[in-house]
Amino acid sequence: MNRDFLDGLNPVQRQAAECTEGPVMIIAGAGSGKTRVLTFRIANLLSKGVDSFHILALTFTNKAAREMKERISNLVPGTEARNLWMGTFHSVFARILRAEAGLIGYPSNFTIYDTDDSKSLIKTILAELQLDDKIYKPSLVLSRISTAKNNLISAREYCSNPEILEDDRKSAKPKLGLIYEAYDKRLFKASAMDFDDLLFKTNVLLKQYPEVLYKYQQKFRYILVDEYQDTNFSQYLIVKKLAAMHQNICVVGDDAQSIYAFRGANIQNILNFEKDYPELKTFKLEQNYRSTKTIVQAANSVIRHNKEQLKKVVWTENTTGNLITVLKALSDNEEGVKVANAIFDLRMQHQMQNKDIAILYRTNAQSRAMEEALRKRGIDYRIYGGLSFYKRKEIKDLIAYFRLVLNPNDEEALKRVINYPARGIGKTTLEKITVTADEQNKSLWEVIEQVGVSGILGSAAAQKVLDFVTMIRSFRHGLATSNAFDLAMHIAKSSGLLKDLDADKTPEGISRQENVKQLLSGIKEFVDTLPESEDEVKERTLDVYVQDIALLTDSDDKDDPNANKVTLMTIHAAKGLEFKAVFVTGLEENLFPSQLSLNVREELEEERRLFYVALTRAEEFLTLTYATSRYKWGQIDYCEPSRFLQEIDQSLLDMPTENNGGSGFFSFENERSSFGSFSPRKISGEGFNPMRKTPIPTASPKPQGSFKPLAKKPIADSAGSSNEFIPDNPQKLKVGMRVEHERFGMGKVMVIDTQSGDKKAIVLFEKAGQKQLLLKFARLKIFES
DNA sequence: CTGTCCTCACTTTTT
DNA sequence: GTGAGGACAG
Repeated sequence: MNRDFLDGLNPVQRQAAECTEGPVMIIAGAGSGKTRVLTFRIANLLSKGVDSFHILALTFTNKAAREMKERISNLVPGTEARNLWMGTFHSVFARILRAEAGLIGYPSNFTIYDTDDSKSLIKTILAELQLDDKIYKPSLVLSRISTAKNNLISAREYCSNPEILEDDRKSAKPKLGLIYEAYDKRLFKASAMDFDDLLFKTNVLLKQYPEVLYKYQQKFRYILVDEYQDTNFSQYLIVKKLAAMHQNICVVGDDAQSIYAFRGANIQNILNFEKDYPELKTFKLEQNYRSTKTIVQAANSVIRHNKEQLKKVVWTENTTGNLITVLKALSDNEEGVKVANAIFDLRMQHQMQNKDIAILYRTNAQSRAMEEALRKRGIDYRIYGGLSFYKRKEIKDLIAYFRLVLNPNDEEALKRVINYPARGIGKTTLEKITVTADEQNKSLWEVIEQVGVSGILGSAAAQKVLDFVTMIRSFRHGLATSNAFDLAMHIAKSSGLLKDLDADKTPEGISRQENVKQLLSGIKEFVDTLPESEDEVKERTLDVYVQDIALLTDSDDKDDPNANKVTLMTIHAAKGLEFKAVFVTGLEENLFPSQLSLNVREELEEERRLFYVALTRAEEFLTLTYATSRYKWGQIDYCEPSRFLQEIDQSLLDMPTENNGGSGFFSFENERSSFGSFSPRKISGEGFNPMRKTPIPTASPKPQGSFKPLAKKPIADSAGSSNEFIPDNPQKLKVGMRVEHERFGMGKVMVIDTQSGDKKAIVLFEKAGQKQLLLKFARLKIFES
């Protein structure tokens, strides 16, 4: 078959694409054509005659998988690229688990709980165990359980591990193990799995059933993993096991772009790869094809501040391009206005279109001010993330009906709809049902099915419950007789959900109706589309539609790719994407880097990698913005520019010239957090180190006690700021001196503290009162001794 | 049992 | 500023 398409690669890329046998690791710098190599590699396999059923490719999003499939079938027409096993870890292994579910005691139509379902279940359990949800915050409990699962620690192992128990006792949460156990039991009883279970149970399956492992080892003769730096231990082990037979394993990653450690991703997986496969061939893709020299250099100058990284030099032959613009605003709203204006200019002066432009931010909450400014300017935009479509209440309600119909044991779905729309089944009734279920070790559904004979409810309440049971059963009947759309529509109508929404004529109510209509027409579309691949020749029934809906995210919506709109998203969501012009907004201390990351070097380094990812999304124009004040929780919060701004090679920046009040850029003050903020993290966060349990040797660096001093570059005085404001050497500062601070004005040094590495002073200012300052940031000017 | 009003916690990032 | 959940009256 024709393999001329490989000519489109540079020599290293081509080697990486052609070296198809044996273990391969591709370290790919930002913009170095990583996806291209993966695509060509798979296309190459197909053109060599490898059957598409034998290839497994794990991507980070479903969207990435879809796009890659498309490109592959363009490169090698005629081959069944559609039959490739390609998707996220979660969706691929959900599929395998459904096929093998019986072996681990699950029905194949098990429900996948999303984060909301999991939290709600945890709340229920807390109430039953009479534990305080202020101490055992559901989100914290869930993340603890999630960490355990991602490190393959079962509830039983959790409860019998003395170190973990000791950690939990120390952090005054001794019941965590108990909650974990109850949670897992309830999931099982509901025939449900949470996100982490999809990986955990896959591991269980492959471990307990060697013949199943063998089957999939034989099937997947070629395995490829994208974004390998963001895999966790559980994922690592699945891949390792599956690849053990043929050893045709290719992982692609960039340690500099690892941004998911917070959910268990482990850079060690890259480093360990060499140990696992001594035969490994490594390819480094270092030439960047995406961005201008300026942008590449800026990104390099930032990432250099990280201690932990693989050696890699990203370079480019692209033009130098424009300087990176830095915009300062006085408020978050003004930041939005400035960005909107700049977008307007880009379109006017550089013939940019909306779709060439992205606005990136650290937290979803920041989108609000941006949206408002764009709307006022009449600039079309599309927001990704935030409140995902599938997370809206009305959507979840309808889907809960679907879920319950497919899997009546689904406890969260049942609780959600048993009294919505209101049908007189209230708290007390539900309480009785729950208690009975617990006593008899049954699911809620099993209890309500027998409510007529068990006599646990009064006759009026029992009748209402039985009516509900009858209704769900009749829906269930439709599963075999109707297609997905007809049944969905029938459910929406007969349940009374549509009527209930229809009664609400407020603008919000109307928008809810429209969302539900949109969901229904999505199902219609699903019914009308032909099956995409041979092993997908299943019926277009509702169960097929609903099964993996929890795994869908906003960016998986395949809506109007041609729409000419500015993209708004978090930096996390922007991973893997590129735009001609990028705005990175909210570059302020405590926001980016996040306040929560400041105390631990590893976490700060992750923030820095995130910044690196943000910068490298840009092809031609890059603009960095920050505001000096911002609304947080409805209150104004004053902010300092992010340290990341200082870390960029200053000669690459086009600094603000007006409105800048001298070099306010580098003044720094530690108003609210006082000295404590630079001390090492509290014990509670550090103790639980699940990696101890794992067979993988890890260097597991502890959070460091002393903080790495920030790079101190003299200011590139491009802003023409006042010459008088040269920082005095902090060493000269003594108690009693009169000093001037850029923002606080004149003051007197009261105390100097040299104890904790970072030299600090307490200064009593005439106007601003007493402040604690870190001298290396404060730039105090000495007036008289 | 239902609906409304009030309080409070909330912001990292996502499959 | 907002959304979820609790308290209370009908």
